[in-house]
Amino acid sequence: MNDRPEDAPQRRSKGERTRARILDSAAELFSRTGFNAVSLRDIAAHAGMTHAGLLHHFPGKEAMLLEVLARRDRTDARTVFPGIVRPGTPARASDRLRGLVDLVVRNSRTHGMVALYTKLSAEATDPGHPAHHYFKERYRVVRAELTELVGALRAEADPPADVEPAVVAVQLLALMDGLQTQWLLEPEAVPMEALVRAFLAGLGLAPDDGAGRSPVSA
Amino acid sequence: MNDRPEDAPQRRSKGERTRARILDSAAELFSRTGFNAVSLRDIAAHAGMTHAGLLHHFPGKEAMLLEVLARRDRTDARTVFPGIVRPGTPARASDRLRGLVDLVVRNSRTHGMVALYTKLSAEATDPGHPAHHYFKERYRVVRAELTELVGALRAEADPPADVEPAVVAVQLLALMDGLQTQWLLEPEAVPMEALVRAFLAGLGLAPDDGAGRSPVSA
DNA sequence: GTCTATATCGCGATAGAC
DNA sequence: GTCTATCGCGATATAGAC
Repeated sequence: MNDRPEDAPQRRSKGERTRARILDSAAELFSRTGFNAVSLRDIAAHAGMTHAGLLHHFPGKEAMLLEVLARRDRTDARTVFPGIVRPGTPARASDRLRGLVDLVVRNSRTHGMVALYTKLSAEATDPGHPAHHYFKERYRVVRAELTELVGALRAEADPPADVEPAVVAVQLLALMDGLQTQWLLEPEAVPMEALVRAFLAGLGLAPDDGAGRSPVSA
Repeated sequence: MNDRPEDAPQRRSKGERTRARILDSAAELFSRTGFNAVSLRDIAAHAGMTHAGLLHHFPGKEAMLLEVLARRDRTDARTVFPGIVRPGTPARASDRLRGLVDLVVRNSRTHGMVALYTKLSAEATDPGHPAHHYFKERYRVVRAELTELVGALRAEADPPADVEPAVVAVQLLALMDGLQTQWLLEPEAVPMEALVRAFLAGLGLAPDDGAGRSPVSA
């Protein structure tokens, strides 16, 4: 999934480095075919071990999935929703909106991460899926954060935008998810960044940077 | 998946009835956990047979999946995209838009059908998935049909709507898909019909019926 | 900390009786 | 048209050597 390992492995014990390597492999393979279709042997082979070696570091397959998800969110949420990671951190609404668009751009370059979340969020709608509660809570939090963001944007906008924050939040989140499915099937047909920008612009909420020069570094 | 069997089983040979019963069971189970996680033995037990009995009617698991999908589309596409089923059939754009909203309403009542497509479309983004080409083509066709529909609506609208049909088509399809994922996780938080109507209204493309009395019979 | 070896299970698919 | 029986495979998981 990741184009590069998640956490720098230098200053860690051997066990921690091995754990990280295993999670990298699991994330990579889950992103290809989802959770159910990946075996411990697949992950072990990708990480250069046997499946028995894996189970020395993790109690089972489910535990690995949940760690993969938690690690990814820890890394990714910082940009758009600093409130999740460091509550109380101030950030201008327009900056956060630009961060959101940057996230879309970054997603367009990391097929694996998009595939991971698309497949797992769909699988996890099943109440019996190990990640069901994780995704339910994740969507709740993201909707709340987006609602707050849209509310702040509405106040900053000139002219003031006539939008209902909670409605736009659900729609925007749904739009981004749905675009990802189509983009995975046929990337050329779905320019995600432009389509998200067009949606925001239609509401009078366009980010205040140039459409072409959005920095991906964020 | 279906709250009721797909085709009325009365006037059919025993073989055809058995086939239909098997497909009902397969659809039901695929809608719960996707394709990969369901076994032939699961389907057989649900249909009241052994897995060997299944394989008298279908050459394999893949063939069953593709038949489930094709049967569902055959039934469902008629309402919104008569062009798919009977090319050349004329239908006013506003009627087709109402048909689309009715489809959203009907989906809100059939959890299983929504779960089936949400899980399978996500799984099928994997190029190696048996339904990959099916979904790729399906999205192409639906995007084209929606583009045509939005174009026709733009012409009929009063005042004329300022929208780009191809852009709105991708966005609308993505919105509906994304809403379904959130709705499956937490139905109360996602009133799909209202959110789709709000999106259309924002573009000046609202369907011309009352918001509350949309008939589901379509 | 990672290995080999093994136990136990369920899979998709086939062959052949009835 | 459906069954039982069986094949070959790969799954998760455990035990114990090194």
